Amino acid sequence: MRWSEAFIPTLRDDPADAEAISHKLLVRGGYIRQLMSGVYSMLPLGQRVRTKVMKVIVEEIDAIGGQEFLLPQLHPAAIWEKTGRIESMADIIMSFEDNKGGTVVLGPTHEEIFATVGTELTSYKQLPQLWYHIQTKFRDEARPKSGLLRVREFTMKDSYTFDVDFNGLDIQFDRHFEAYKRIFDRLGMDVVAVHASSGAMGGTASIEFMVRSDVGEDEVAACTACDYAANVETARSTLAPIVDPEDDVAIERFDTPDVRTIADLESFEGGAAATQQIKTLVYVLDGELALILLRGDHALQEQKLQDATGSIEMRPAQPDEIRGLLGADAGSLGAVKVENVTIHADSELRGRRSMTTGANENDVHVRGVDVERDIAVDEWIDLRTVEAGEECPECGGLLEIFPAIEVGHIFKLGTFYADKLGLSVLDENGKAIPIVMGSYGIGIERNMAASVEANHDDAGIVWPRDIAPYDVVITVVRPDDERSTEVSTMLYESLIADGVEVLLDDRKERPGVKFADAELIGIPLRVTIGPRGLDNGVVELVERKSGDKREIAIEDAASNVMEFLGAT
RNA sequence: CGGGACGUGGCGCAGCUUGGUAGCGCGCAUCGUUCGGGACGAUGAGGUCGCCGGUUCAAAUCCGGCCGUCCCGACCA
Repeated sequence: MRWSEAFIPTLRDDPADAEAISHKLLVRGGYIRQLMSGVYSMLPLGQRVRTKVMKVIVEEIDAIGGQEFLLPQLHPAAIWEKTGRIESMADIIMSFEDNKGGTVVLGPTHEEIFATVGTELTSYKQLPQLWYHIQTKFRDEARPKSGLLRVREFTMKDSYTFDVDFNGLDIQFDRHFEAYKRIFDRLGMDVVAVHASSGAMGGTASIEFMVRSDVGEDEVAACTACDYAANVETARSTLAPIVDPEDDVAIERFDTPDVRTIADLESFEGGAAATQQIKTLVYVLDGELALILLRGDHALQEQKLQDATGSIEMRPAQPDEIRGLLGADAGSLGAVKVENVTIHADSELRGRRSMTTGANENDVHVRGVDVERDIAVDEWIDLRTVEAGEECPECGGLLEIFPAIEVGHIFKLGTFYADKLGLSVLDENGKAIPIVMGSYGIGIERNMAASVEANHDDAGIVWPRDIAPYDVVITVVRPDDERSTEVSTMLYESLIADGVEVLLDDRKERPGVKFADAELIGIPLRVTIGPRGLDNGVVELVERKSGDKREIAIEDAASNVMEFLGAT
């Protein structure tokens, strides 16, 4: 492509509405333009990168036996009703009424639809299967942000596996795990695989692939000593045991005027350290009030609560609901002797005694609480959010917590969809068995952006070879110089003949503008051709990533470019 | 959904407090001089000031409503 004929609208200034680096650079580099909140147009450069990201993914998924499909974006609402996800995903599902009055869902993902095709599977002999497609998804995110990182319309590669049993699923899951690692490596990103919550996917296990980044929306807890890593939504840690006094103390009420918080009670005369307090929260789980108990200094991890209870709708209770249930306001709540409501307690409270908590009467607390003796706990579960600096549950090392971008997510779905949509095959004995499914997603545009977040410098983007929009840019310093034009045209045509994707910067611009643009858009290799070098019979090769420059004899230019592209 | 900010040529912004019919930088066009790191000079094109309504002799500016965009939070496979 000749730059003089290309549409590459680069910008000198950062766009006013961009915050994330990838957002700024992709807009400034002429890759994307916003149409509305969370919806972007791919310009030619952007589309070239997008295509290459998809190519990398297709290669790696095909390599583990994937078969490419293309399923529709328009779905009948009825299918989504069958799995109940029209409810559980209601806040992000986009839908409309067609001319016949039927509700049409714009697909936010494709488990239901692949499963529907999968109903044609009838025999165990047909399994396993690995199906995938690359298709547009629509999700009405409450708050799109950071350019391509969080949008409402995007492309996703999603694959689905079908197996006769969980053993088969494990194999396909592991293959995806390895394929995904290869994909992210080729996209130029260091990923950490973390255990995650399966959320609304209805699955049994899932792994997220995370790239450390300040603009990431997820938080990862990772051990600095071993390879334990988990989304904070599921992360565990080991705490130093607390030894409570052995003697049996009785419960004792005491007045605590104006004490409303854990901190208040800590500093209150006759109060208690946060570690000696019980924090009592009231939640509404699928319409039912429930008490949540944690140690005073611990924070509730809502995702853990949701996962452990299997509830779909979850929210903190309103003040009037709390008063109706316990007869006091938040700040004076406790679970001692409370009945007729489910009590979920964090495991760290188990066996604790001499604890202090609210008395369910404003301005009154009780001390001397023996958790197991005095509270009718229904369920002991892990509910707390881990903190940086705590001990790794695997090796005892230190945990750190950092923000990260979720670039991929793989799920063991199990038989959820088989049960809901009737997927089964006959086994060797002629007996119907449910098909065990897995699903595996990678967001294309998010990965483009995440790659930029991971691969840039002050001058602009530094694309990894596999997804750069062009392999090499030939910068013609003086397009009005006859020799320069001659040599650059020759090299341009020779490289094209060899299958190299080359951008020839033949614009009538000053050299500084051309250099700056080449660096902004991030082409891995630049060949600079100008009278100064040609006088000495050389052209200059500049590697974008390192900035390393080499002078090469004119006649060796093409072979050196080929070598660079083949080698590094 | 709660809180905050913003909306003025293609891009980035000023003007609004103290109403008088729009300006700067970049970019763009033409010409000339330049030319290995974002040149200079000259001339020029380009704007329903987000939309609707109100106040006023007069509204980018004041008032009301709406829409849109961004940021923080909530939410989020």
